[in-house]
Amino acid sequence: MAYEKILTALADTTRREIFEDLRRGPQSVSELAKGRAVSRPAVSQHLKVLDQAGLVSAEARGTARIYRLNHAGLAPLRAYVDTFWTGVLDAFAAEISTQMENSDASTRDQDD
Amino acid sequence: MAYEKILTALADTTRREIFEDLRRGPQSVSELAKGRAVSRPAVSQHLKVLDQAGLVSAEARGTARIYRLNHAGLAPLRAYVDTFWTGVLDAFAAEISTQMENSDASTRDQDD
DNA sequence: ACTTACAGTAAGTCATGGCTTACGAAAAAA
DNA sequence: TTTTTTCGTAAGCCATGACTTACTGTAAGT
Repeated sequence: MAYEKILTALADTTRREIFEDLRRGPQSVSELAKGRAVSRPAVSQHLKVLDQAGLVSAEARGTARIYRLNHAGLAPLRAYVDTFWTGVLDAFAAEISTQMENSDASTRDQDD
Repeated sequence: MAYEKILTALADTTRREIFEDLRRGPQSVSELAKGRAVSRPAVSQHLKVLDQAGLVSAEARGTARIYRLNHAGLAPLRAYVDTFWTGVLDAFAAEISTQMENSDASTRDQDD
């Protein structure tokens, strides 16, 4: 399952911050490591995980590697969440049905 | 941020399996630990994490505790993913614009 | 050719967290 | 009241993984 790698990739705070930093546009590894508390190799390792999860992609420019966000990489996670999300609608519909039944049999008190 | 706890909660495989098992309806801790490879206390600890992330809720019935899925607990994660997801639409719109400009200046060949 | 800049990998350290067994609490059953 | 069932928590163990400091490679500048 692809969403598994995405979840573990985004679970780490540092890695998620790097991922979010890429929203400001494509950046090199050094640029991403600039203001951060961790070292540049650590950023490289995080980018590797993000890449293998399909969340970012890299492009070589000279000796530098420009990383960019891959928005579509979130699709599996979104799909996974949605499989549960439909449950919200089902539960809501069931709740409505229950309330309608209760109001229908309005002679009895609720025994909740 | 609420989505952070949700991500770490769902990142673990065992915990995610328990979460998914609850789709079949509310179950007690013992029932959830039944066919699983880990011990019952381990399941309890996982349920605690899921509860603090807002993904499940518990209800006492006798000495047993019945856990149920809280679908709405996924809302923060869904919202978080959507903040990136709009980027997909933006990128798609930008791509369309680029293609329209290219077809507008149809005298030139594409240099991609 | 030599140096500089940039990045990935290797090796090792250390904290986090998932697991176990043991124990304590609370409600139902006897 | 004593026993049984069910569960949460404490304490400790151990694997995973996040981080560091090397180092290796590669492309560009001089």
